[in-house]
Amino acid sequence: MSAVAYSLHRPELFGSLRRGEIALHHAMGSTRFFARRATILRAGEEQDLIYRLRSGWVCRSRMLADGRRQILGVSVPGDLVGLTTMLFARSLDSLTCLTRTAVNVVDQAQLWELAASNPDLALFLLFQLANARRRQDNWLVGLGQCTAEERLAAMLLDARERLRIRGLLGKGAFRLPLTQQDIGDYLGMTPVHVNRVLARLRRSGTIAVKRHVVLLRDIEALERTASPMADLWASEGPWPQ
Amino acid sequence: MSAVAYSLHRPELFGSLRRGEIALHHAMGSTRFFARRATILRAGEEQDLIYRLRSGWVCRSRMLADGRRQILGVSVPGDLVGLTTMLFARSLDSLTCLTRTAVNVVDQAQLWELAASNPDLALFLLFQLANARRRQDNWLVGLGQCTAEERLAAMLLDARERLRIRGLLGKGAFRLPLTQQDIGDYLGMTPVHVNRVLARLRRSGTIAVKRHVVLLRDIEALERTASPMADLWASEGPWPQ
DNA sequence: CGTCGGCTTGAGGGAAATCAAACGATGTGG
DNA sequence: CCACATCGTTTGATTTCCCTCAAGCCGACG
Repeated sequence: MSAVAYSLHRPELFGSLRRGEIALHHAMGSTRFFARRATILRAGEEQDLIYRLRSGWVCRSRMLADGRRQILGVSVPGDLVGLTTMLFARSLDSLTCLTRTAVNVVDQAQLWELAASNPDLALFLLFQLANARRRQDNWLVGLGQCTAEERLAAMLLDARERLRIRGLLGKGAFRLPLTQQDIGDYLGMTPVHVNRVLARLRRSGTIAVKRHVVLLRDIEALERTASPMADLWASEGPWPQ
Repeated sequence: MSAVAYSLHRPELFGSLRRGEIALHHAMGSTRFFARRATILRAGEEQDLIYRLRSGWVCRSRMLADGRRQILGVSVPGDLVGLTTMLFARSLDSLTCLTRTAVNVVDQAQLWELAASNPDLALFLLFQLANARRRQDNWLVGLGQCTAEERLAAMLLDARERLRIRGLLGKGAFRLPLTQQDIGDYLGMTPVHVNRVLARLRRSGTIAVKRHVVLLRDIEALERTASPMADLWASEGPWPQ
């Protein structure tokens, strides 16, 4: 798995990417805190800030006039959030905190300036966007072609893998701070149906869930179920771990 | 509508973007031709080329092991294709021609070189990626939350708008070179159901379709139907027209 | 102790899938 | 020029996955 993901990338860019990541790390400014369910950025609002998630989970979502909501992405600590505000002054999406959250902030104008003089940083930003796009492709496949069960299995494996990459995966269970409503809005199904699929997985002994803490008991079975979306949870970093 | 899309962007970048686009235009090299249904790039293959579509339509798709296929995007003349091969040596998607096609080619290494010394070009590439991402967000909303009818209406309006921006929209009808199978793979439904929804729209006098030529008779009605995905077909260019 | 947010479970309905067959164009070769 | 195969569309009958509506439950918290 890791080997496949590895060979996806252009090894000649590794060094540059790593330097770019470090440069960004140094550019990050003051820290801000948000409560659970707080909105970092409302859809349609102007915004000049780019965030880096230090702790907590955030989701990017879009609300329809009739109340339907689609969660477009979920971010875990270490992720860059709101990068597109460098190019679009207004966002069409909202950023909402799924948990209490701490973020580092940097102004987009300042980031432009840095990136202009630091090709490594520019490359890193480009890479972030390309990576986000690849992730979205995978979700498009899921939403367009996969059953509720396949999507749910894929989401669980994806969450696990992303936490693992960030070194946030304890041994065994991990915390997944999404309500079943959130999961539904993420995977394009009703919360009721999320519950039923979860119940099925629980009864079959594949997973155990309790108070937002998830234990994947039978990862093989999950991978078999989610196999149509296998690209999703393949390692996403440019470098092997 | 145009006003909304306009205010989305950062006006201070317009000049730079336009210069970047021109630079890219000049960088494009030789022309290649492909037949209908030809594969420009197979999933998993290594690739060092970036394409600019001169004429014809191309789609980017992903095939699942069991035969299901999701079309991730459709490109019309003028669009840049395969940009992510700059960052990922291998593509997970295939590029297939929906019609006879002519493309301009440029090597990714060469493009890197140019972009390194030309910030306008680099910005333009970044912008392309960000824009693609925004488009995908819209489709995610569609696939996750919208009914077959809403998605189909949105697709028709989107196709029209994109052709219009490129100056390829005659008055009245336009050619949409997707089979109902393709449309189904794009919108996440079966070709049979595509046919039924099309038939419904035809009977209600909203559209007329014949041999891949589409006439939108009642655009207002379509816009009402597709309103949950309204952001999609809003003008996507960085500059007003 | 009551209330509130989130989870669970049941009954019934509806949108879209599946299966199946016929039809219409287009092209091809005898 | 007609048989014939191919590709795409159209339509019908049936099934299934998921949604809707509704009610009860559980734990947290003031």
